[in-house]
Amino acid sequence: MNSTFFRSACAVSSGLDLFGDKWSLLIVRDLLYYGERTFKDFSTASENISSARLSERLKRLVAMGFATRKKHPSNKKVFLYTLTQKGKDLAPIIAEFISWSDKYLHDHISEFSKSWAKKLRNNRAQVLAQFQNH
Amino acid sequence: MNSTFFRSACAVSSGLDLFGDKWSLLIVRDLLYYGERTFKDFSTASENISSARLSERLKRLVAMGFATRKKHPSNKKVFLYTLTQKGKDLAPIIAEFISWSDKYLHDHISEFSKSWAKKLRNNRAQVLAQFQNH
DNA sequence: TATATTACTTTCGTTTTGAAAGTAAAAATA
DNA sequence: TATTTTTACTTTCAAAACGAAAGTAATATA
Repeated sequence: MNSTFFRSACAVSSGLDLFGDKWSLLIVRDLLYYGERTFKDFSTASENISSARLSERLKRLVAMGFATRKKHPSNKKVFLYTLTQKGKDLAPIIAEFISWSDKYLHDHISEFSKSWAKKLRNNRAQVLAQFQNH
Repeated sequence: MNSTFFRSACAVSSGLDLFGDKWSLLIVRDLLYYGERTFKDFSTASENISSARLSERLKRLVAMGFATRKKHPSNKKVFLYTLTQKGKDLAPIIAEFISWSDKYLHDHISEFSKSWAKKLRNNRAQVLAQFQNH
């Protein structure tokens, strides 16, 4: 992660350089919603990420310190991914995506998304605390 | 913008489908910081977007209703881009990018970014209101 | 009138991506 | 115990997206 990695010293562009692609924040989303996920869990999410891309993104997120990979306690072929504090701190970004989409894509998004948007509207601090406590 | 455009009904993934690329939020960023920008203004931002990509992204943002393009009052060859309400409502997302980067990329980001992060820490509501009032 | 500027478009080689198939090891099942 | 299934990947490859550079047309400036 040398300085040539970043396009500029801007906080916004640097964040985008790290996790501003179409998949990284969706992996983070699943980890915020569910706490722990396996490769297969991510694979079966409704966006249909290809296994090549998922494998690459998970490696990247772990390498960058957003997530950790550990062995499943009883099943030797399964790995459990969780967020580090650095990853959990992306929660407010995810939260604002949810709120924006609830306002502008209300006819398109799922009831599941809407229920999170509603919780955020009623008590943002509590939802963010819940994301932290996984 | 039919339903096949979106990967799923998730609020997060749908937001990413609309503006989750490396450039769209940087254009929004400049419009939030400065209110009005020309093609050249965007071109000379420190991230060095290519004119092909900039042209494409501006068209897209206007087509999707995030920004508007209007004639310069006195100079016929210049166009002024501004945010619509839909675009201004991306401000909280930008704000959270700034706050996250201030926490995790503090040694990398500019003083300009840090000053915005500080303002957000001290009075988030006021900064967001300022973004709205351009 | 000549030069420079602005807002693009076009071209093209490189990088990134998605879809599909393949693999190896462990787990579940017969 | 043998066979099948599952999990977590890797590999391949064609298509899409991208960046860099050059080109264009209209307007502004010297």
